[in-house]
Amino acid sequence: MSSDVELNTPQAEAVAHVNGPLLVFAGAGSGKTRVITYRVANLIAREGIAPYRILAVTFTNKAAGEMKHRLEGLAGADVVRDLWVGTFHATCARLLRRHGEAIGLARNFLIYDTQDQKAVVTRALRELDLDERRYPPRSVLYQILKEKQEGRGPDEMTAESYVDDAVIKAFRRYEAQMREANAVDFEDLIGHMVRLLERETEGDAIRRRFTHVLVDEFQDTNAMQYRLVRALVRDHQNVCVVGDDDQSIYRWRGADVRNIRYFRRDFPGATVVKLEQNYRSTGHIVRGALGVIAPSPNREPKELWTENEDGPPIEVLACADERDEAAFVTRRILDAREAGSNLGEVAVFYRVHAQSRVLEESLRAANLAYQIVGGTKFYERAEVKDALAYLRLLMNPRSDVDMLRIINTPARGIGTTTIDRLVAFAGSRSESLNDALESIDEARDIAAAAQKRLGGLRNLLGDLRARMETDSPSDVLLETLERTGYREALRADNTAEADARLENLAELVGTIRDYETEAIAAGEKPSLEGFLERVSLQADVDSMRDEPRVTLMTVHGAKGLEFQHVFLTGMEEDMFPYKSMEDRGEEDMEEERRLAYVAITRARRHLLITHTSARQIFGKTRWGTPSRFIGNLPREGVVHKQTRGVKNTPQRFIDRPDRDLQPMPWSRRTSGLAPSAPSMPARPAPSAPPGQRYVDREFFQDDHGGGEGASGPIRRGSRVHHQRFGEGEVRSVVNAGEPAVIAFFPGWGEKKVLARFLRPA
DNA sequence: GACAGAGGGTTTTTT
DNA sequence: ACCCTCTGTC
Repeated sequence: MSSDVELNTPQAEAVAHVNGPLLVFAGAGSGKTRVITYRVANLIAREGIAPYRILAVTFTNKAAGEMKHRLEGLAGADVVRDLWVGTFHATCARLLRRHGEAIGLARNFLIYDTQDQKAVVTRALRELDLDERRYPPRSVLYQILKEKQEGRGPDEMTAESYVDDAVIKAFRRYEAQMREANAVDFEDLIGHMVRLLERETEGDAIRRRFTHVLVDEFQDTNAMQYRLVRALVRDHQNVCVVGDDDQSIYRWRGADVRNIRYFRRDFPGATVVKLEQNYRSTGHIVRGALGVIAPSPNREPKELWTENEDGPPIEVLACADERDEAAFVTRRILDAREAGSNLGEVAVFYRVHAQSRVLEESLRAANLAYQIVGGTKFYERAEVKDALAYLRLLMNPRSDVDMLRIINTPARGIGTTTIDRLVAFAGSRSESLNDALESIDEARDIAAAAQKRLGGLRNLLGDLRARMETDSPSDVLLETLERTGYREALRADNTAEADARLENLAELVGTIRDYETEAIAAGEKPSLEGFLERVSLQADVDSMRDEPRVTLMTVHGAKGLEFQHVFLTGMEEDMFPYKSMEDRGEEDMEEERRLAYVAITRARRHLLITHTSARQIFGKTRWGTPSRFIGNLPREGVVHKQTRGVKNTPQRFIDRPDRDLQPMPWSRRTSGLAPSAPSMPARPAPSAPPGQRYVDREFFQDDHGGGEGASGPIRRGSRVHHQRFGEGEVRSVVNAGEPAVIAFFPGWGEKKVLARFLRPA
């Protein structure tokens, strides 16, 4: 990064821009955060814009926190306090608490997380008597959320949406139950906000409040978020969006990269700035990344460059299997530590979590401190959810999901029969479970003993609710844990797991205390509402690390981070790009490519990419060939090697290793100018037709496995044999620049394959 | 109501 | 291979 006061020309242009739409393409490592913070500081200091009139929106709390932190250094803490910096969801929640009543949203609404949402769907499906096997709650919820992300309700389905009436019914019930519970999901936060903005009075009030709006990671916005931004800046168009279409990796959760690509169309006259100078990585890494992203179609034209030195070459390492891979990654980390590297500067990436275990075992065996990013989040743990369910129920008695969660937790003799009857009783009176509890003596279907136990719960909740008026939030939680017997039940359990749960609860109490301290410092009265809001919109608590550790994470988790040493593992076809059960389209493939680009651009200086010949995953062996993305790396600045464990290279090529590593035969003689593996096709020209890439892929896989040219005539109906797919039948003969066929292979389906990789069966 | 065993499903993650 | 969920038994 250049020194702290200097900005390069495009950076300076983005910073100095004040009014009208501004689109900033921020390449990886191009000093984006710096530009954003300088720009906000400039608006305040030079242009005299009041901080409370500036809204900066991010996607994660972490990004919002970082932005605030950086701004504090630039503009001072009192300025930052007045700025609106937050995630889409947090910002909407904040505004909806103030103005939501206009659209029928009570002030104390709860935000249901994915688990809660699933519980609502499950209940809806049961009430509709729908088979959970045919309609898995998970999948129904997914379909519902997809619709909501596009801004559609159950009565606004499009023709292309599902034909399934049952899902629509479930959707309708889901929405009704959310409304009855005074709860919203994450999509509602955005959707309600858009609806509010569409109302004259309230909408104008909010619009007038913010004169300058900034959106970070704009390529991650979904349809509704984009609509929200447009509605918000409708009158003044003072909107600055920052992002990188090459780093769009969240299509599968609704993000639409076209939002950034078409911004210019929707905001005519927008100023466009491209930040292309990379300050993070070595020349070899920047050019390696460029090689991988270049074949991506429809990119906004731009080219990352750097003045940094070339640095060491990128290494591509062929390994025998995942254990071999883990062993070499571990060895290299030990070497790096030996050479003085800080373990906090080392990261190991993989495509899917399932790859982490072997790496973890290897690191543990070598006594290397590591941390795994991902996995079960603090706020998703059962005991934390239970405790929070009590608190949420105290605050919003109508929240049935929370009532059902704690009604018999800890066990208090309220079994499924009683619960079913209570639910039916509440349903017959069209009221919430809590209301039903209030008049439980009138429930004729419920046995006297059960009524008594339910009455006990009602009284308990009443007592705790009264506490809420007088006690601090943390005291309410402690009181709840004691009075409900939750803590006692765990103490009695006396297992290591119960101990861990108790610790988590203690941690939760600590989190509330932190919140209380912060609230008081900010001049606010700590409240249960305030705390619960924070929790709902935060996925995890930041864990402070005392000791530097190696970081293990998925490539998705790595976005936005950078490391001196990056190990990118599992770069095989079907692992990365990942091959899922369902067939994936060209767009999914392009997202995989962008994901690979993201991975590479995380590295500052050292990048080691590994692939294996065989890998155990999900209980099966996958035979791997190097990822097509490896084939897209430039020849220069990349060296290919293999471990001694790799068997498929003839022995004569294996030279004396410097210890464990072999240079690949084709890169032995030369260093920098070594051609990449002969199995790797030259990078396809960006203009290559889509079909060409597909053929490349086949070429790639087969040649590596030592495929043979075909002999004899191949025509429709011919039986052919393919190295990878086995025996199949030719369905049609096509031209892909050279003879190719579409053939059906049992277990693989129809594949397009070059004829020279087939032999007659 | 606790627990064992079967069964199903497995990319990626935030809010 | 592994993990979560559901179901049936005691």
